[in-house]
Amino acid sequence: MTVTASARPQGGVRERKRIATRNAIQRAVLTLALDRGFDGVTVEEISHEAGVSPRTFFNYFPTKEAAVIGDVPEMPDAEAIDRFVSAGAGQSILEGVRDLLLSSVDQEPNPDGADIESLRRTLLRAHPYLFTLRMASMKQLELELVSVVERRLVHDDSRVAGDPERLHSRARLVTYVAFAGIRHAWSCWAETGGRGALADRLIDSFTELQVLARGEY
Amino acid sequence: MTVTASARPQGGVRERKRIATRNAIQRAVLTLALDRGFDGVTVEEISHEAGVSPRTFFNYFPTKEAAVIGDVPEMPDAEAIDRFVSAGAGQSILEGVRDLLLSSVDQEPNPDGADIESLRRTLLRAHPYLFTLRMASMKQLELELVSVVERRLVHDDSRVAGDPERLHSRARLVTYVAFAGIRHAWSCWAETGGRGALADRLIDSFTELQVLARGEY
DNA sequence: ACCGGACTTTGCACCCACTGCAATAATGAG
DNA sequence: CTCATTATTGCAGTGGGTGCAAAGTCCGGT
Repeated sequence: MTVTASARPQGGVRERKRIATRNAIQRAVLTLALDRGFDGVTVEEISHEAGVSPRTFFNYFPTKEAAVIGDVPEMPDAEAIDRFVSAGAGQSILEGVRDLLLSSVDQEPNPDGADIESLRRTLLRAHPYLFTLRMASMKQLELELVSVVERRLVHDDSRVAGDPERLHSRARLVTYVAFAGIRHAWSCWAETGGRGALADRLIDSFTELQVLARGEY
Repeated sequence: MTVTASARPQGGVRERKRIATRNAIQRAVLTLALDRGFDGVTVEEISHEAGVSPRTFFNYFPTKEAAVIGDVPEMPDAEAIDRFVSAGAGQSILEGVRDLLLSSVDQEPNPDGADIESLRRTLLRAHPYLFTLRMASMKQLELELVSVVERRLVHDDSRVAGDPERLHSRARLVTYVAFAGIRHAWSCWAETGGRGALADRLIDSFTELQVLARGEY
């Protein structure tokens, strides 16, 4: 392997190499896709550019798409979830979801990965299809969020538990609207070239959501 | 070809055969995917089941996915769009979008296709991934809707045209929320086994959206 | 410094999705 | 019935993706 890992990441050689390779592959696929288009690039070219064999590419990413999509936010820890569930009806539920998602978005430090984030932002902005793919790959998070929102709704007003179908329906609607907020935040963030943090955009989008909800436009 | 077309559809033999084949392929892919899973079925099997060659399969659908996803709603005609754009600020914008989308959803008659619709509903309900794929394939409609919503916002209050970036941001948010409504409507519709029309679910979901917006839960 | 077990990389053979092309068959208009 | 149009198919080829086993790398213990 010809990967010059700046030795920042802690851990053994293995760990460091693994991260470096992962970054190299993402850098390669994003760079190549940016000037030839996603379909104009083969895994063979990507692997070559990243300095690994095609077979190794698939040890790191299950599909070519996965490499451009990158890591997707995960559900925050149980503590943050409990805080959300038991915040009480005083807090608007969308506000609660927003704060919950903020902890999801903040993770993923990845030193040496700033350029990757930027490349990805540019690419996904230019190709709506890839952007929707990324959103689609958050389906897991979405499903988990639905059940957390259900818990919250029951906590706020235990009567709703009496009608599970309606409860589920509401939880899903809240979740879908929240995801509309995420999509919006990401779009804005990409459009302004990554000015400020994604977290700030998320706050803006949810605020705007409240404005829309109040029917002010 | 061994397709027994009940001769309902008008038009020449060609047209009828084409529709029959298209239906046969969809029926085949949906049926097979329902008991072996989407990945457990090959195009060869699907084509055989539908009574066509594998090559012909790809004359009807660009990908295996496209066959399960089926036709996706399109933007309604210019007349309906104009009605939406110039409805005036008296009508809430989400209500307007809802009505606009109702005309999109109502099309697609496809006689002989009732069973296909039902199979598809069952399959997509069981496989969230396929459902998100279907939503993702509506990206085109979504993009068009954004620009229509922009026109509406300008029509309602021409001052917003002075800040194009903000205008675009708002239009996108409205559109994303509307799509949250569509997703919700579709989920509910699939979950109740297709009871009632999808259009009715859409109305329900948008009503619920207003309730959520008013912060009533 | 060396050894042996654990993990990684790679090549190879293979399956399947998908495409362009050219031959053949079905349709429809006059 | 004829011929232009359009649909179907086979074939050969590209590229994504996987299982397996061989070879290479890392790391902890001695």
